[in-house]
Amino acid sequence: MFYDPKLHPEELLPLLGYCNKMAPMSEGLVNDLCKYAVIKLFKKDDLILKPGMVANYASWILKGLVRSYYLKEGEEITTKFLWDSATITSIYSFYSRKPGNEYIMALEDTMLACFHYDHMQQLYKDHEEFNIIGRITTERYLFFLEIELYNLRKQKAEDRYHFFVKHFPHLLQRVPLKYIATYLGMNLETLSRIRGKRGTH
Amino acid sequence: MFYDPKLHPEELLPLLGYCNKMAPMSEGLVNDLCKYAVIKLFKKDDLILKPGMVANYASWILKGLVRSYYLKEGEEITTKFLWDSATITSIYSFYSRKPGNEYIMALEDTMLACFHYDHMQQLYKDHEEFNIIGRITTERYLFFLEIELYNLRKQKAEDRYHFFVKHFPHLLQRVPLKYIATYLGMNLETLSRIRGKRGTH
DNA sequence: TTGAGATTTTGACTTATGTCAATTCATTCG
DNA sequence: CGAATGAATTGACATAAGTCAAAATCTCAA
Repeated sequence: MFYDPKLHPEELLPLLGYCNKMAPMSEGLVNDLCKYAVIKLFKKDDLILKPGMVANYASWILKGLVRSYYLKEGEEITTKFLWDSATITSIYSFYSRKPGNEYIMALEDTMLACFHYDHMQQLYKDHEEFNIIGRITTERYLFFLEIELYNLRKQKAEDRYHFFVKHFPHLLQRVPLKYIATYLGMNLETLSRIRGKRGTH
Repeated sequence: MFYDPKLHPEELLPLLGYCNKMAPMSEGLVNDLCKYAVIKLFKKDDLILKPGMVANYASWILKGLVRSYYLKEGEEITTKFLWDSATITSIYSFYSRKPGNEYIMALEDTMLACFHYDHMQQLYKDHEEFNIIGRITTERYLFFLEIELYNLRKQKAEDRYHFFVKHFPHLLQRVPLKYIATYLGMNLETLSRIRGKRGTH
C-alpha cells in the first residue's frame, strides 16, 4: 500500500495512482511528492500563468479544463486545451528557465497539483524511479504534440475541424467556438461556415 | 574514464559523450549501449523508414541529415528535418508499437546509431540513470516540437518562411526548396515568390 | 562539354479564407 | 421577466495562396 490517506491529502490520490501505474513508487517518493505538491484552485476564467513570468511550476490537472494561448498582434492564439490527468506548464519557459509569452487560463473551475521546478529536479535526483515517470509523461506529451502538428499541417480548414471533432468531441461541448477557431488556425466566421455546411459534423 | 576505444566502436564516441553529459553513465550502461547499438549507413536519398512498418528503432544521428514526411493525397508533406546529434524515429509508431504512415529519408549520406525498442526498454530497466537520459532527450524533443508548432500557427506564409530562415539558416543551403515548401505548409511557387521579394531573406 | 532531367522561377487565373459589418441567438443578472 | 452583454451566424467583398502551364536555371553524368 503506497498511499496512506491519514498522511496525505486525499485530493492527490488520482495523481498518485496515475504515477504508480507508470512505475511503482517507493514510500519515500510518495511522501516527497505529497510534500512538494501545492494544491491550487482556480475559478472559471482565472489566469493560471501570465506572460513575462518564468513558469516555475509544472502542474497536474486534478479536475477541470484549461486553455493556453498567446497574443499575436493583439489577437489570442489558442495553443492547447488540457483537462483531467494532463500536465500543464509553459514548455518553453519551464525548461529554458526564461520568461515566456504564454497565458494559461481556466475554462472551468480547476484544481491543480503544482510542482516547483526546483522540487522536480530534487525528485529526479533523490528518486531514480521518478525519472521513469518523468520520461513516460514527457513521451505522452510528445505523442500528443505530434498529433497536433499533424493536424495543423492539413491545409484545408475543413479537414482540421473534422479531425478535431473526431478526436476531441467532448471539447465541442465544453469550449466556446471562438477559442476552437484560433486553436485550429482559422477565424470564427470560417469555423461557423464549416459547421453550417452539414449539421454539427 | 567511461569509454574504452579498445572495447567500443569509435563511431559511438560522440553519442557516448552526449549521453554522459546528461547523466554520468556507469561502465555497465556504456557497455550495454555499445552492445545494443546497431550502426547503419545510408546513402543520399535512401529510405530509412517506410510506412506500414512498425518503427522498431530509435536512432541517433552520428552524421548526416534526414527528412521525414508522409503522403497526403499523393503529395509529400515534410514533417521534420533532423541532423547530427538529433534523435529520429516515428514517434507515433515507436511508442504505440503500431505501423505508422511516415517515411524517413536520408538527404545526405547518413550514419545512425540505432536502438531497438526492446533494447531501449531493457536499458531503462537495467540502468535507472538511463531514464534520466531518456527523459532529457524527450524534453529536448518536446521543446523542438513546440517551436515547430508555434511557427506553423503563424498564418502568413511569409512569416513562416522568415522564422525558418532565422532559426535554420544552414538548412537553406542543404535542403532543396521543394522540401522546405511542404515543411512550411505552402507550395513551391509560393515559397519561390516570397524569396523573390527581397534577396534570399 | 553537352544535354537530359531535376529544380526553381514566372505568369495568368481560380479559390479558400480573411475582414468587416450587420443580424440573430444565448446567457446572465438586475 | 427583460434588458444587456457576449457568442455565433450570415452577407458582401478583399486578398493570400493554390493551380496549372511554360520558361528559365541548375546539376550531374556520359
